Amino acid sequence: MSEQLRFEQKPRPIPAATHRKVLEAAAELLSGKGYPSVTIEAIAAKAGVAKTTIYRWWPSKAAILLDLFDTIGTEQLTDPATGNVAGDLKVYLKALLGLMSGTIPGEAAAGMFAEAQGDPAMKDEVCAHFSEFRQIVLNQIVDRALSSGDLRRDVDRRLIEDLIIAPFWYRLLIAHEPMSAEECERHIDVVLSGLAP
Amino acid sequence: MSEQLRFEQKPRPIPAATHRKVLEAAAELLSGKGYPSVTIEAIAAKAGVAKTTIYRWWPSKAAILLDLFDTIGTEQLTDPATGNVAGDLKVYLKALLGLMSGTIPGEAAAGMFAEAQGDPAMKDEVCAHFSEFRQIVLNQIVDRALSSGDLRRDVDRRLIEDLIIAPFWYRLLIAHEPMSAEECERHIDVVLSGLAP
Amino acid sequence: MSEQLRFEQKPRPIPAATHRKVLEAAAELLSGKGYPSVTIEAIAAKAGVAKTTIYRWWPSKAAILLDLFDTIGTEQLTDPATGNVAGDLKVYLKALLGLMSGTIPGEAAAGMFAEAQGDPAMKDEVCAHFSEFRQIVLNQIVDRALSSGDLRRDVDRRLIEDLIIAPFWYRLLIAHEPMSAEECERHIDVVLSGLAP
Amino acid sequence: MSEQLRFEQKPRPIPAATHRKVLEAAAELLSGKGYPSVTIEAIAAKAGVAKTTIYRWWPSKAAILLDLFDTIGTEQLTDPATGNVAGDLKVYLKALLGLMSGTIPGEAAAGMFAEAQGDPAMKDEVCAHFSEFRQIVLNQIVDRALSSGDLRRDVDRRLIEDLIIAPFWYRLLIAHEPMSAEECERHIDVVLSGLAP
DNA sequence: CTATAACCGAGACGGTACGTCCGGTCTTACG
DNA sequence: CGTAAGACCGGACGTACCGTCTCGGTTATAG
Repeated sequence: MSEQLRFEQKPRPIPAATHRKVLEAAAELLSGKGYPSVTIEAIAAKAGVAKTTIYRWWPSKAAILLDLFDTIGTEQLTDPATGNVAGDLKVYLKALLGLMSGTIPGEAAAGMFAEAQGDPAMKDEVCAHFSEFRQIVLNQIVDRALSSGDLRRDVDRRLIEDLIIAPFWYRLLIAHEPMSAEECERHIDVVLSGLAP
Repeated sequence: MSEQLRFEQKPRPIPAATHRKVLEAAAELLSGKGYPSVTIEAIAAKAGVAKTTIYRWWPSKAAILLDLFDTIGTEQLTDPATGNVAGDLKVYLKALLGLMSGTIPGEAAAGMFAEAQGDPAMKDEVCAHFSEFRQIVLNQIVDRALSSGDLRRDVDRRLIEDLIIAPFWYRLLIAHEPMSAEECERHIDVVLSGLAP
Repeated sequence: MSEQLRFEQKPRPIPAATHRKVLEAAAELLSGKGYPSVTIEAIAAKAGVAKTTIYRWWPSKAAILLDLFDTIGTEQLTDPATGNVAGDLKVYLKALLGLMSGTIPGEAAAGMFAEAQGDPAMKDEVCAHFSEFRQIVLNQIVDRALSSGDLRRDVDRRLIEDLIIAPFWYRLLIAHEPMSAEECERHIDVVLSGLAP
Repeated sequence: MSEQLRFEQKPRPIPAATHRKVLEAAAELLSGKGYPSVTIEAIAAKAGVAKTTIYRWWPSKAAILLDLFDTIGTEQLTDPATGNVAGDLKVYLKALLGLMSGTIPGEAAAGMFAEAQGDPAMKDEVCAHFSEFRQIVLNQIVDRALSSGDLRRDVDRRLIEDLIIAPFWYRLLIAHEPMSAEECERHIDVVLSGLAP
């Protein structure tokens, strides 16, 4: 009875061809006619794949976008590790900006976000991914800064990270006036000047 | 008697009864079965109003929520004017928190936000309303702080306001882990400590 | 000058201007975009008249068409009275053909007819008008033919008239392949050859 | 008669269950609350079928009625082939009368007819079906009569058939005073007396 | 020479049905 | 078998007209 559990640890090997076709179709639709045109039906049609197949591997439309998002995002965000907190954060933020400025991930992010409303399960999953996005690299940078003494240690870590990253997402997703590269830099400068020990 | 010059076309106001019935229905649905249950059909049914009537006065579902949002919001957010920047901001932020914690405006905000994606016109309108929300009171507080010398004047005003307000919305709408009242206070403290002259 | 409006026993004198504007609008719509575009709303808009006004004077859309139909029709169908049955009938039928070939009355007739289905009251009214159309002149011709001995008297009068007129309407309204003028003539010839004493 | 070419023809046949449910629902509505109550929505509801399903298989409401009409009609109108023209025609006409006197096909015919106005495509289709109705059996009878010498050969075939069938439809659909069985017989007698060689 | 009533335009209203779109499930047939 | 193709139910969409119903504003008699 327990031997089954061993094999269920990795229950989902999405066939590579299907995976690729679906994500490509979603990407094309996103960059083509924008988020509202991204429907499961359209994706299935464009990918030359049956709706059934999509539902088999992805629980919802947002899951596809999430997948797409990850695929694109993870390979472009790395820890600069320049040895300088301000520099690291600026590089990181501008990389994120560059990433999100492209139609595909920008649309995908906004769409995912919208989709997540009203569906608690989806909400959690989306949040987790977003957090990961924020954390993987940001955490490392903040970690270094804290241990090297470049950041105040009397401030909650979460609060620090929010101060750094929140304005970015706020401007991008809520105010719909994304920060410019210059604003990113100034933003980091101001935040760090306030968080210096 | 001179002819009436009808060059000025002032659009008719929404009849009070209709306006009230529709917003009430929307509010009930929001607080009842949540955002996904808020459809124009459901609103029309619950309000005892024809769908056509709704479409006559509101261009979209989001417009209704926007309307609801304004109606509820504007009467609850006032300038504390305690004479103390930190105090003012804390009161303001906690008032906003209190307002957004209620199911109705919270759901409405998230829903509006989601709805705004993909429709540029709606996006602009939603942004404008959100900005107003942020600005009307926040601006006054920041104004006073700047003129009284409680805030650095070498930092872009927009950046200041974003630092104050972005984490709030980010936590509420994107991270879906709204700030607590304590976090609001600490947040203001940290931001102000960094923005003090 | 005062006795002009003395007789108010008939409560409905449709104001001439309104009457004209409405019928003209209906006619324009009929000949323009065809029967389906003839809606009360469209008529009202085109006539520059309030819907209320139309409903005040006409009980239904079909009533308007009926009115239009009468206005056009009655002035164009007269008894030829050439002294020859066949000639009379041919002239009559071809006059009717000419009348119905114009887009306006043709569309109106078909529309009226369609409209009459399902509404018994309307059905009766439409039938009455159609019958009148058929009878006023046709009756006179058949009367003369019967009394002059040009038609068999052992056949039911209704049957005779149906044989003459039914194929015309059938071809026009049901088969939608209206008789040509030549077919009208041949038709009369054949019918009369069978109905000669 | 018409053979289904399953190997060459792409369009799938309507699934039998769907077909049956929809036609039955339409028939019930027709015989129940009359033609005006026959809406696509009502049919869908009564049949327990989605509107989309109906639109998938039938282009319009009239198409459904046409279908219903055919289904009912074709199985009840057969060539009597008594060897006698007059007899054949009388049987045929009275069968048609019987068929059309039932609420369902009567209402359906009138409704279809009304519906066909204004939509040229539908008009053609309706006409084709009506013609078929008229022709399949009527043609055979007239054929026999012509070859056996029971009918004049100097008269256009179309004219002959119109003389036979037009009064029937005219009385039924236009005058709304359907022929009685006796009138059918007398009508045939008169027509044949005029068309005898 | 008003007043009063009929009539008008404008158009909002509750409704019904339309035809379309998409979501998510279930079925069929092929490879 | 898995998978493509796609039919299916359901629900919401936004639109078109329906026929009813206030609204003011204008004539145009009737007092």
